[in-house]
Amino acid sequence: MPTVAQTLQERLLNALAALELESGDSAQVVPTADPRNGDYQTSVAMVLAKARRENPRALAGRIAEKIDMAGIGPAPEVAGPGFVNFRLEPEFVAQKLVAVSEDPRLGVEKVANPRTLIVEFSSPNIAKPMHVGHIRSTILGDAIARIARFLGHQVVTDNHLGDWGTQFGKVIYAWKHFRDEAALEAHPMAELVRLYREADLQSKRDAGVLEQCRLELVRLQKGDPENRAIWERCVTLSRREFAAIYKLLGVEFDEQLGESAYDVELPSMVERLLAKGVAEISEGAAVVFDNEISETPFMVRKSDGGFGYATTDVATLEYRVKRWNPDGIWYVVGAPQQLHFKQLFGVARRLGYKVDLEHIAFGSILGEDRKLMRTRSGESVPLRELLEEAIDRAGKLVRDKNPALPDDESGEIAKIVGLGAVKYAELSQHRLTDYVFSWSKMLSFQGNTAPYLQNAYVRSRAIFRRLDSPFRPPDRILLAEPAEQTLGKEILRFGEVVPAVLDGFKPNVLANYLYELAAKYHVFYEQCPVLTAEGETKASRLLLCDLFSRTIKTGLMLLGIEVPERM
RNA sequence: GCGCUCGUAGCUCAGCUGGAUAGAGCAAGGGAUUUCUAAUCCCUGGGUCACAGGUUCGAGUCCUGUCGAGCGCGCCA
Repeated sequence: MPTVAQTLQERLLNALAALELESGDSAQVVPTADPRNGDYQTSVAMVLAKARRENPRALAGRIAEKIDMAGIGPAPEVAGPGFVNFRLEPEFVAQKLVAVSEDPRLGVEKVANPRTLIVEFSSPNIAKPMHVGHIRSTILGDAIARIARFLGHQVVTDNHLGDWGTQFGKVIYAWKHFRDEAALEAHPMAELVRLYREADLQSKRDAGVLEQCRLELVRLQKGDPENRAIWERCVTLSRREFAAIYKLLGVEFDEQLGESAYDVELPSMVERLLAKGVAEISEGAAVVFDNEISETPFMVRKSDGGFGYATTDVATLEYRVKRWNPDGIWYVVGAPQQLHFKQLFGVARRLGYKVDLEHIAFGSILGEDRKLMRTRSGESVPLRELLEEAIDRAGKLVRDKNPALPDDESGEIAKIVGLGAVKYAELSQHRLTDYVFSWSKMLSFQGNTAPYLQNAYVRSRAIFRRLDSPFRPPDRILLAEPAEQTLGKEILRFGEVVPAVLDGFKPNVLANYLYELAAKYHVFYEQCPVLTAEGETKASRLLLCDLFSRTIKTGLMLLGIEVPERM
């Protein structure tokens, strides 16, 4: 089913062809910013007039005259410096809504050419706590993967676990010297974290400890059985902890291949890079130079013979290409690593890989003091505690506002609202801006927040619970009130917005749309009573409510956010 | 020093790849409710889009420079 913008563009292109005007890709039809200028507009006349040295308004007039608006709306108007403005007649909107209502995809078409895409995100480090720093990657990556999949792409999500890094030198050293087996049984993650911190602290004070940590790492990477056994136990314990968090968040992965999965490939891969002349030896290390990117080398083998994550990332890329032959590999990793990814992609190009590589970068989470978010004691905030606090705070709100709800239901709602608030706070913001974490803002029922959107959904569902007989979508509807028409047109935009999210990887485009949609529903809700209406008016309003609830539920689902039926 | 990402209302942020008089929420003030969940809606005030040039019919958006912030720059990830 074509979107409204596509339908209008088709009519526009026909008109341009009839006038023998070459428009290239300038014949874009977009929604207007201001309803006074109609519903959709195109600036194609101004673009063409420039190239042809014609008067833009006159050309716009000739184009507008040629556009066949039969069944859509009145003749387009020429306005301002040469815009062509389109208005949709209520009957067209009504017919389109009935059609969308019969479509389980709500007017979102699948892409014509599905691609195979690897999306790497979350990527926490084993034996280190998952903290707020990981939440953006997890939530953003999950949303992008969901949307890509919904659009028909073949998506493989991969949690690239940091299970082979230098932190293991410290963990193993501490394991051997300060392990408390009882604590490990009772609170495995807390004990692992304590061990890491202990070794980290001591190695900062004592260079000898640091050296011993390094040696433990070398032993592990050379296959020492004792260290290997310790490592395996750490991995098992950490993965169990991560799995609990992912389950709470509703995030699933197709693969969870850690860095260690590529370890055996590293030595030969570096030799190959050297043989091809991509890498060279410098100061005893194997490095790749690309001065067009940076003077900083990309180090694929340290002078002590060890390998860092740069090497692993090249090997991972090769593995993915071999195994899935993907069209794209998307890395959802923080903005500070931009140089690393530029260099990695540069190496991939020099190795001849044609796959579309994208670093989907994002900014940091700040505390209300505008500095990196920390606990009172200056450490990063453990993710689990943060999520539990979100659920806790949401629970208090729900019980406060709706004390009549049974306990188990209000607990379930608290989870949906609390987690939704955290996720939505991330996703409603442009991914590159550092954002300020604020409980009161994300849990507010006013403004661009998850609870506001969830409440709009709940209000729409409440109507159906009060219906005497089951709702049957009508074959035709009538949109008489301005609030009905405004809401209807906004619902129709869903099919335009969802695909646009992948254009620049901006889930906030979808989030902002859903906010506008909810706001328009609220206006409709205030102005147009449903249950007390009669006949065709009632049927039309019920259809709007039904479509609204399905659209906002689907939209939030694409962001990884659930909706409650009551709250 | 070099590089990356930014700088929009008092605060937190949008701004749909260059379009019309730059928009929301919070905060401030005023109004609407015997409710389909007021957990909402409506109205009012609030701006040199950091600054200076340039590109063009048109710049918050693109290019150059300046100032300011955050981050990154060989053996951490």
